[in-house]
Amino acid sequence: MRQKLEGCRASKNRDKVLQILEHQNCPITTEEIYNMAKEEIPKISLSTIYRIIEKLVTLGIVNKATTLNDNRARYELVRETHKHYMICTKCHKMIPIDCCPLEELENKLADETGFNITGHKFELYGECKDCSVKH
Amino acid sequence: MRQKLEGCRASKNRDKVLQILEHQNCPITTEEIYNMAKEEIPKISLSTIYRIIEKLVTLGIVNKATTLNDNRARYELVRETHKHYMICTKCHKMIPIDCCPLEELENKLADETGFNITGHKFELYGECKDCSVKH
DNA sequence: TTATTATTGCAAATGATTTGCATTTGCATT
DNA sequence: AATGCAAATGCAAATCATTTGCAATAATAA
Repeated sequence: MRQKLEGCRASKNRDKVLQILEHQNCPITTEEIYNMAKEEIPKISLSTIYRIIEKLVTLGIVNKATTLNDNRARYELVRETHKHYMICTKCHKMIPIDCCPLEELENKLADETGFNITGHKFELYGECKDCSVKH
Repeated sequence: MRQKLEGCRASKNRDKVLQILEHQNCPITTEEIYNMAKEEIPKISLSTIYRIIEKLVTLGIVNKATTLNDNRARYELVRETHKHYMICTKCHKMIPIDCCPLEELENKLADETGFNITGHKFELYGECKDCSVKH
């Protein structure tokens, strides 16, 4: 991650965003990042968050996870082992699951179609335990 | 599909939207639907498309596929056998693939986690043949 | 120290989607 | 066929996430 930042200047804001992302186990919105960052850097601006995130995505450090049906993007650090999630359609909670049955399939499909596969998305939707209980 | 529409009134606009969707093999945007519909119903309004789509999604007739990173939703008819797609990150072309390795996995995960799974998303990203050729 | 340019904050712009409201229209009941 | 009611519609305006212009600030190289 560090090495990818070469060419960039030091930035307290960017460090803070990275630190926040490191502590998440699920993707979060720019607004969530903004609110957390503001606690320590009160004058930080939302557009700065967007710009930092954009750069981190470009550098391959952060992953954009546009999936919930609430029209807002969510972001997470790219890690060695990527994760998939179960997403509650009621409360939008994202619950990491630790399997990815797709590696071998990717190769098979790439061979068959000539499509140069660089990534994939796999998500499950439904109701989490909490929301099922609540009726 | 028909049966799900009971309680709704007849609507030329809705019929047209359904007819358009029936002829697609990939999800399309509201704007695309709008442009196609306008050819035969010139005074139809974009917000009507949105409202029709919203209703069809609520009725379970249409599926919202928010996935491309271009910040616009895409819609497709819910069919007996759902599809998955390979999506070109360059030209945004969506190429249907005909396998879905997830059914058994869904059951396994549902058992293990108590999550009531109602759906899933599986998409592959990369470069399609055309875009690979173009350099 | 100075020049260069990335980074930032703020306000305004953008663009997809949603909503308010008055009008039209489908359909059930006279 | 006439009437009433609510769904469906068109249009314009509002909303909301995201992007952008611009001037000010700050990191780094010379």
